[in-house]
Amino acid sequence: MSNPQRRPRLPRGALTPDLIVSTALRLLDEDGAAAFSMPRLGRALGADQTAVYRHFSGRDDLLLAVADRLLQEAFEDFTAAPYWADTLAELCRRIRATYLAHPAAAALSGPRTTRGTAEMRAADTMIGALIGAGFDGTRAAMLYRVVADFALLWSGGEAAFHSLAPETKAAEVAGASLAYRAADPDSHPHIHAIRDHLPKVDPDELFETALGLLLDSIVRESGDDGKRPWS
Amino acid sequence: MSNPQRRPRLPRGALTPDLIVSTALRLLDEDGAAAFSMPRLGRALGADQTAVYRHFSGRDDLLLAVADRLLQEAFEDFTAAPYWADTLAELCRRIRATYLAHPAAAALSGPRTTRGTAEMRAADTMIGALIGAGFDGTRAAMLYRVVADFALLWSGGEAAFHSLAPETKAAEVAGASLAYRAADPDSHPHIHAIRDHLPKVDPDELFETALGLLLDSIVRESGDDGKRPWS
DNA sequence: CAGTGATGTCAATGCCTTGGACTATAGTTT
DNA sequence: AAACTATAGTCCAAGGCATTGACATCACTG
Repeated sequence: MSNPQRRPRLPRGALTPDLIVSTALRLLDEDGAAAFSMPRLGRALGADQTAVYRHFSGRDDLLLAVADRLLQEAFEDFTAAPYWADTLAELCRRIRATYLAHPAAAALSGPRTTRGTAEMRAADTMIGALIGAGFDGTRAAMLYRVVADFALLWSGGEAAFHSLAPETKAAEVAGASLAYRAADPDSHPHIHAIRDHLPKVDPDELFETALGLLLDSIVRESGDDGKRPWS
Repeated sequence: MSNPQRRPRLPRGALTPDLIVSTALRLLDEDGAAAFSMPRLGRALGADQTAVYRHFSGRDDLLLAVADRLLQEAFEDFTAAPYWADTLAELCRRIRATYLAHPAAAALSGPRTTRGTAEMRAADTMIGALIGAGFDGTRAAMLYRVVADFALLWSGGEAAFHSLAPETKAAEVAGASLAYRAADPDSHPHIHAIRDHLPKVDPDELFETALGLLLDSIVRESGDDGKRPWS
């Protein structure tokens, strides 16, 4: 009577950390951050709700592994560009592209980094670019952190925004547009003056602009006057 | 018999949105983001666990109000600096200072903004600075978003990091330092070369450096050659 | 072929968010 | 002043989540 067809036990070794991370990433991509939970993940794997705990010590541990997977994906097949500043820019763009492709996962990983092999390789490439540009150790360390943190935080923030519930996100966008348009010319003259331009700012251009401003200053400081190839 | 001294009912009007937000902020500051919950907030107010729902439609709604409070605090008593670029810089620093003073609250508000009066006033000031510097509407809108988003996302990221559990945070810092120090000179020569400088990057300097690089590019683009006062 | 350790399953705990029903009361109306 | 009403605080309950500890099964080992 009881057992209304219970699922057959999964064979030993059916669950691997790799499979679990992949499934978690798929779940996050498909259903969003809010819908993600350990029980769901277990069920999606065709396993018990608590099976994942045999491979990860907890939710946090798992999400860290997901974050690592994202960085792997971001830096896969990366090769340095001829000019050092382009290398920096490309690495930043890759981080952003990956985070925007997996917004829920990126939002949940937050400001955590893993020092996995992918990240270390990217860091080495960035630092190499900066040292090749002539910066000394102290300054290279600082500028590496500036560029890397910029890319991670900016992309992470965008991802977090995109992983809001669709209604919330829509309300946010519409609300902003409305608030600008309704700005009182007396108390907020400058917002009023550019009220039509504000909602038209494109996220891609915005990122490129910020990145460009940052890198321009760095290029200038390096003493390079143009796009001299970097060997 | 039953009722082991139940709390007397709170007088009508004892709970106001303002008091609730203040208490939430205090709770977040004292106990951290992980310990925050609606029941706890209710109890901290000396009320029922669910009392807050009479004033906010849900947890999210409440956190949005907290975010608004943070921005109010950030921009309180702000007055523009003589030079336009200093105005931009100061506003960014204020956002960061406030977020770092309330990391848990900042981390939970995430990438949400509220278009409250404080935020609108700050936006107007920033945009005014940019227009005063000679940028046209399109460019002023873009640069406003660059600077504002930079400050919010960077500060938010730092805040999120600081609101991690203390052990997690410590492990993160120690792990990074260790990973750099252990970097293999063959596969990661550049990390190895500056391994002693990397852990020494100071967060305050890091922010100031990033902000400076960004603003330098903007000042340069404006055509200003120096700190000409802005009227 | 018994032992053992790893891996999947089950049951249970305590917390959370949220919704609905209930109740006391301040302010309004008569 | 008495009745009314909407609001604000309370109670209760449903359903979900993270995590833990006990149990079962299975591959390998000596």
